[in-house]
Amino acid sequence: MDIQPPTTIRFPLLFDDANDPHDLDRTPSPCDGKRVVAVGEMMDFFSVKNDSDAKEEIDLSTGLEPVNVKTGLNLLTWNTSSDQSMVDDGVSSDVEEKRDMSEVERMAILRAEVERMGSENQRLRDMLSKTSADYCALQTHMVTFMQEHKQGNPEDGPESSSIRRQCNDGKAENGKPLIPRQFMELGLAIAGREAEDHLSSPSGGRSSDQLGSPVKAREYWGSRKIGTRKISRSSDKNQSPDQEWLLNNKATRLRSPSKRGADQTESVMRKARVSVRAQSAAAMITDGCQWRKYGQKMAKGNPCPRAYYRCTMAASCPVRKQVQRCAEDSSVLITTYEGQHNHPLPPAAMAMASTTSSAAQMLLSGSTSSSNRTTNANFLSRATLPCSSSMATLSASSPFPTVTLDLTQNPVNLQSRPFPSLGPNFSNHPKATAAAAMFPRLFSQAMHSQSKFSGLQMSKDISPHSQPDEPQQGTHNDSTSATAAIAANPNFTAALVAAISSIMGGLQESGRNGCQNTANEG
DNA sequence: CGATTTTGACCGGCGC
DNA sequence: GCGCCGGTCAAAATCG
Repeated sequence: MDIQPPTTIRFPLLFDDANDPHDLDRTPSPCDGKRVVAVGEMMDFFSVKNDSDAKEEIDLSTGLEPVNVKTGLNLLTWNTSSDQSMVDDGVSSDVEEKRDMSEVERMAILRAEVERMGSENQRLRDMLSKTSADYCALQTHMVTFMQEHKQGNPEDGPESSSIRRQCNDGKAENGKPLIPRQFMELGLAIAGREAEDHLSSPSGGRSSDQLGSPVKAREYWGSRKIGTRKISRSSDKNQSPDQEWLLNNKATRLRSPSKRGADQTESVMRKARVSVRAQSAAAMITDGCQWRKYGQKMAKGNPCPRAYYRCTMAASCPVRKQVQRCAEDSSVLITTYEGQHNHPLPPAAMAMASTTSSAAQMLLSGSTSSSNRTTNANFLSRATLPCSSSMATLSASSPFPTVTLDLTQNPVNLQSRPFPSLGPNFSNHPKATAAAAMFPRLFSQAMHSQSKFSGLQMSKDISPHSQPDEPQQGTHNDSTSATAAIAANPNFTAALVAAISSIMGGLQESGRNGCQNTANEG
């Protein structure tokens, strides 16, 4: 039996190098001369996957199917050579006898190893039970908290009741232990809804099909140059569809603070920001989207300029981002995203987009309930993520609710490494458990950024629409992008859960149809 | 020559 | 009302 050398899923890490046209440093600034060498490297996260896994891999879109998930233990290979010796053709020699003896010894060693793994398996299974219980407790607490503040928000109904129902049982309806996925779905679901609304609204007159291509986006932005400002500022009449989104954005900004209600959700959603702090020499993290720079300003208190970009993948896409180096440490790049994409995203962009979407929704989940901004602020101010206060925080003090992911506390380890099994520190940390339950994406980011989680298979479905010939964002790598991508991808979290479940072996037989993971819907 | 970036001007919000 | 500041625009400059 030939054992295929494991193939790997490689994550392109893209650093825009000094020649990048987006490079902020082209503008003379006090940051000049502080560039460090950009690191480019393909991260080899999942080296335990082989080709056959294409058929066996966990179907993260339809549920946790812990069938034949590779554990990295290479269990199928240890008896191969002995099998061969047992069916030997009979032509024996001293050398072969010695080899047989050594193989018997190896068998004994491996058996001992299997026994050890079995006990470890049992230990991990117990941990999973405890983790599930903790998760349910936390989620119930969260739902209760949200209900107290929402008071009849229709969004809250079925989802939360389902959560409660599942948690009350300690299991999903099909008997499986509850898998933390509701929060993953939430952001995507809302984001999708908003995208639909946008596309179906008059302001979303251009469909993504019409504007999905970069070429058309460029045409759009080119055409927008004609008189946009005058129209937007002189009169709201005779707006072209192209300009309407801009006006909507302005209207959102100009909306009276007293005007709250049904549209507050959308307003907050649009204003919610996700800020990513990362050590990077690159001028801009490559997140898979296409951006066009539309401005640059010196911000108060920071010698480095702040650059403004807007998404150009669709004409009416309201997403913008600001890129600025940290005032205290110019090696830290701060990228702030705002808005929701209203167009199909390339696989490379899905991760960051879903992160921003989820983060925005996370903010929303604490802000839609009450029309009282004070309540929202209280919620946000208390919402420091359990995983690490320095790594991911919510802020209500800034003009817009902002989630900050700080990757600078534990710099991303760029070393490619083989994938053993789950890292030793995984799952036995109460805070980590709680964090994973509450905020799967952030948790997975924490896992990665702390380099404590080093292995499990990721489904190739991480990029469900990926195309083999799609350029992997050039030759420069970007740890920030990859980290964000991993952190953001619901499949990663689901794969994490699936792998644990699979390794523990406790989920296969208890019904597979119920607790379906829909994390990568949409 | 079209696409993209640069950069000074402009606008609105906000605090005083 | 004034000035500061963040954000945006759009003509000019630059790039490929």
